[in-house]
Amino acid sequence: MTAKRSTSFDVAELAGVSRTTVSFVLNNVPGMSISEATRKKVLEAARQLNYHPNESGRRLSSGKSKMIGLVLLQSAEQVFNDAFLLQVLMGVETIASQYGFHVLLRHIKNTDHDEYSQLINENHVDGLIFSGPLQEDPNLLNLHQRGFPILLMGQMPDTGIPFVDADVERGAETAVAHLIEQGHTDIGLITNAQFRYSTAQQRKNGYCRALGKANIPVYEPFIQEGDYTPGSGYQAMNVLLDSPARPSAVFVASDVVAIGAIQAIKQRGLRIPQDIAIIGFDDIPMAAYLDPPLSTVRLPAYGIGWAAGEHSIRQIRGEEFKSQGVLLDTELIVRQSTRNGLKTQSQS
Amino acid sequence: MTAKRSTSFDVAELAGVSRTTVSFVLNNVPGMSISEATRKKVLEAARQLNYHPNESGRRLSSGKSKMIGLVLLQSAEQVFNDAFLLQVLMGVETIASQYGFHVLLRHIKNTDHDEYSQLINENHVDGLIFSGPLQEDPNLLNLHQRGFPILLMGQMPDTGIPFVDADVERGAETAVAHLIEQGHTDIGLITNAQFRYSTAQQRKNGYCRALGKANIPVYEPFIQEGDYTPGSGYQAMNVLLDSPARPSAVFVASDVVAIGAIQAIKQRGLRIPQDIAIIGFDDIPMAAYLDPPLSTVRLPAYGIGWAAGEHSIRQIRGEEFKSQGVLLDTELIVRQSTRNGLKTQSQS
DNA sequence: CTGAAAGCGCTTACAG
DNA sequence: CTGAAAGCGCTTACAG
Repeated sequence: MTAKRSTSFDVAELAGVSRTTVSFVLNNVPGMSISEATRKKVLEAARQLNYHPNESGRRLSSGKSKMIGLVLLQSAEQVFNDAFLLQVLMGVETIASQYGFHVLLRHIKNTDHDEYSQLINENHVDGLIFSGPLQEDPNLLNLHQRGFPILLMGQMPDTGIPFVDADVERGAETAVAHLIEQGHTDIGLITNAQFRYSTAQQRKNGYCRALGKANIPVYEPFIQEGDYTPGSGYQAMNVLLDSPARPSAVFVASDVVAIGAIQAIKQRGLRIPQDIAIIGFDDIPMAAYLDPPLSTVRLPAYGIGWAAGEHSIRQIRGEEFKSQGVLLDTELIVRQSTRNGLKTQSQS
Repeated sequence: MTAKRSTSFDVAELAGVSRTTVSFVLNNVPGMSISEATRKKVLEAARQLNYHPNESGRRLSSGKSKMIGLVLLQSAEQVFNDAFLLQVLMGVETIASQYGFHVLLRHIKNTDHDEYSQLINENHVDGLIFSGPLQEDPNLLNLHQRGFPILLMGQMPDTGIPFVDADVERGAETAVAHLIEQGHTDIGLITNAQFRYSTAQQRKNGYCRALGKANIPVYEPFIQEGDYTPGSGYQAMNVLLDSPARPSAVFVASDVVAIGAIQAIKQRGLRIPQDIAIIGFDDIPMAAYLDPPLSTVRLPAYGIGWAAGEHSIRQIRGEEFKSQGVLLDTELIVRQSTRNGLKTQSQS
C-alpha cells in the first residue's frame, strides 16, 4: 500500500521525544503526568504522519489480543434457521467494540477437533463465547478448568461454567399460564427440540410448573417432541389432533415449529384460536405476520449477545462474578392466535 | 493460564536445533529440504511441549494478519430483518477458515467516522468485505484507490471496486417472466427498497426487461416503492388495489415486503392466486410456510458469502482478476401463490 | 517530567 | 542441510 506506514519511531522523531513518551501520550497511560506541551507535540506529530499504532506490535508486547472469539456450535442447518443468532451477534459486537474489543467469528462443524483450544493457544483471542447446543464437551470443560475465560450462551448444568441465557423456563411458564387464563385446561406441548437438549427440558419444566400452579395434572400424551423444523411441528400437531382427547390449546415451544403446527390445524379445517389456540416461543420477526398473528414469548436475543459480550470482557479482565450465570427476562407477546373472542383476520 | 506457554525457543532447545529450523519445519517452508531426522525431532518436541506458535509474533514478523474483516453497513433494523446475512456470514467464514483465515465481524453504524480505515491502518485485517446498502462513500473509494484489498457484496457502479453479487436483475426478470407465462399482462411491481438503492433499481430493470420482451408496455402507476418492511408492502399493495386499473399479478421484490402485501390482499377478501398472483424475492425460510406458500426467487446467500471470501483472499494474495465482478445465479421457486389452477391450502 | 533499553515470539534474508 | 542474527512495532519496568 503506497508509502510505508509510519511507526511510533517516526512520531517520536518528528515530535522530538522518545517512543516511550509517544506510547504514554497516545495510550493515555494513567499516572504519567506528561507536560501539556509535550502531549501537544506528540498528538500533532501523530496526526501529521497519519500514525496508527500497529496492532500486531501492540499485541505482541502486551500479550493481549483484544479479541473475543464467538464460536457457533450449531449445525449449518440450525444456523440457517436461527433468526436470533444475527441479533445475538450484533449484541456481542456492539458491546465489544465499545470496550475496544473485536469479535472473531468462528463456526465449528466438528467438536472433536478441539479447534477452540487452538484459538486460545495461538493467542488469537483473549476469551471465548460459545453459542449453540451445548452437549457434554470435555474440551469446553477443560478450557474452563484451565482457567481460560469462556462463557456460554445457554447452559451446561453442573459444570460451573459461567453463562448468559434467557430465563426460558419462566418464559414457558408464562406462555402456558396465559393459555390457562384464557380458560384452557387441556393444553398440549410441542417442544422446540429433542429432550436430550436442556433447552427443551427447560421449556417442559415451565409448562409443568404452570399446570401445577393451576392444579392441572400433566397428561403425558399431550407432550410431543419437535426438532426445530416446521415439519416436526406439522407431524407433532397431527399426533395431537388424532389423539382421542384433543387439547384445546397448544404451547409450541418454537415459532418455527409452530408454523408447521398451524399448517396441520388449518388443513383439518380447524380455526385458530376458536378451535385450538396456539402460542409459540421466540417471537421470530415473522410471527406477527402469520395467519393468524402468533402469540409467543419474545427472547431477548440482542440482550443475550450484549450481556455475553460484557461478561466475557469482565472475565478477561479478571473481575470476579457474584453469580455463575445471568438469566434475562422474556416477554409475553399476545396476538390473535390465543386471544379468544377477538376476531382473527378475514380469510380469503 | 497455568504454566507459561512454550515458545519456538523451547522447541528448538528440546529438539537440539535452531529456531530457524523449527520455523521451517512447522511452516513447511517449501524449498527448504530438512533432513527427515531433524524434522521428526522438531515435530516430536513441539508435540511434547504442546507448542502452538503465538499468532501475535507471527503477525508482527510476517506483517500479515490472516484476518478478513467483514463489515456490515446496514442499520441495526435492517440487520435484524435480513434473513440472509447469517448465511452469508457462514459462507465467508467457511471458505476463510479453509484458507487459514479468520473472520473479524464489524457492524458499523456511522459511515462518517471511517472506522474501516482504522481496521486497515492498525493492521488488524489483510482485507475487507463490505455488506450492506452501498451509497456513495468516499472512504470506500479511497481505500480502493490506495490499493487496499476491498470487496463488495453488492455493487457500486462506476467505481471499479470488485464485487460479488447475485444476478438480481436476471432474477427479477425470471420472476416476471413466470407471471407472464401464467397469462398475466397487468403486472405490478413493489420494490424491496427505495429507488435510490441500486438494489431496487436492478429489480425494476429486470421487471421492465421481462415486460419488454413480452411487448407489454410499462405502466408507471403499477410501480410502487417498498422499504424492506411488511408494513411498506401492505401500504403499497393497498395503493395498487385502489387504483382503477388493478393488476392481476404483482412482483414484490422482497419476501418480507410481500408478507405485508399478502395481508392487504386477504383483508379485502381477495384470493391468492386466483384474484391476484404474488411472487416474492429472496426465498426467506418462511416463504414456504406462508399462506399460500409464496413463489419467489432464491438468492444464493451462502454462495455469495463463499465467493466473497474467496475473492477477498485472492485479492489479498495479489492475484489478478479477469473481471471486476462476479454475478451468481438466482433460482425461480414456484409455489402456490402464482400457480393458477392449483388449489391453495384450505382456509379456516 | 522524560528517555535508553530490554523484551514480546515469531520470520527470514544471509552465511556457511 | 542448518544456524546466528536482525528485525517486525509496540510496551514497560527501570533510571534519572
